[in-house]
Amino acid sequence: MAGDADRVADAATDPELACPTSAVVDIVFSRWTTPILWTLHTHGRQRFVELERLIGTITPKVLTQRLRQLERDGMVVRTYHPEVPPRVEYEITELGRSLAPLFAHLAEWASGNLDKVERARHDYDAVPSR
Amino acid sequence: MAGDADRVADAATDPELACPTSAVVDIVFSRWTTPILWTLHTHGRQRFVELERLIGTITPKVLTQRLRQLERDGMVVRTYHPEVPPRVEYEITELGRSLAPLFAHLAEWASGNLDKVERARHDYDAVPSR
DNA sequence: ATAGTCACTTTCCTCTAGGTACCTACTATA
DNA sequence: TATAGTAGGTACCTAGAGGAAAGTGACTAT
Repeated sequence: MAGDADRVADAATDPELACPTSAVVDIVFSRWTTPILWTLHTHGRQRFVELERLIGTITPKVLTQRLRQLERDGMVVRTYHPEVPPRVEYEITELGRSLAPLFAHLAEWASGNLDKVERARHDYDAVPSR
Repeated sequence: MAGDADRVADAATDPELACPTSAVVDIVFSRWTTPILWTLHTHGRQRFVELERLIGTITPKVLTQRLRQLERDGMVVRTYHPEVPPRVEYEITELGRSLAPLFAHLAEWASGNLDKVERARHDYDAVPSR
């Protein structure tokens, strides 16, 4: 393990430690996780194929990968029913639900500021020198 | 452009539209943007090399790319001083600062729930069957 | 006998983000 | 003369993420 001196040095040089939100970003905002959590949050408990259909463009391989990761992180519970054909249900956990206000905050920022970003991009692109 | 019927169909099949936070996530939480914005927010106006040093592991090429993107999105202002050697300063904008409460919210969630994620991972990994 | 369902798994392939290393112009300094 | 400092640009390369498509196993319905 690293000593205190090392951890201080890390905090000065490691971007993960320099920004206190990096760890959360990796967990919550890695690719496909927001659509999955959002779908599970709004539509409730869902089967694999239902999730696939609701999200639309995700492939089964990637959906499995993301669900496993979310399960490991405690955001999602997987329930396997050994029937034929097999039935698996995914549900968002309490921990996953605790992200809801954060998502709402995000959506709120978006509704108020997304057009400003759009305008900034338009203005930037309007300058021919770049 | 697409009619209403098409937009409804899109909302059902396109993950970007299925989840109202996807657009913001792409803008705010793409790789390296949080450390950059965080550094600019806490340390104030900075020169290129200073940013490079503060963030630590980022390469100049990627730092340039991210800064250009953030500038285009209106999160950062670039001020070029045609001196020798050249001097360029980057500063966070009002729009960029408006993300601060969001980041604080994120950090707050992290401080209360990151250990739960850690525990969930530990428990998951403790089961030998996978 | 064949097809279909579900929840994946596996193989193969592509694409791109990101890293390394070198280049630019200009001046002050040793 | 040579080197350092500044803010990048550019060419090349690699690893890994992610997509497409087919396979799997166990059973059911036709």
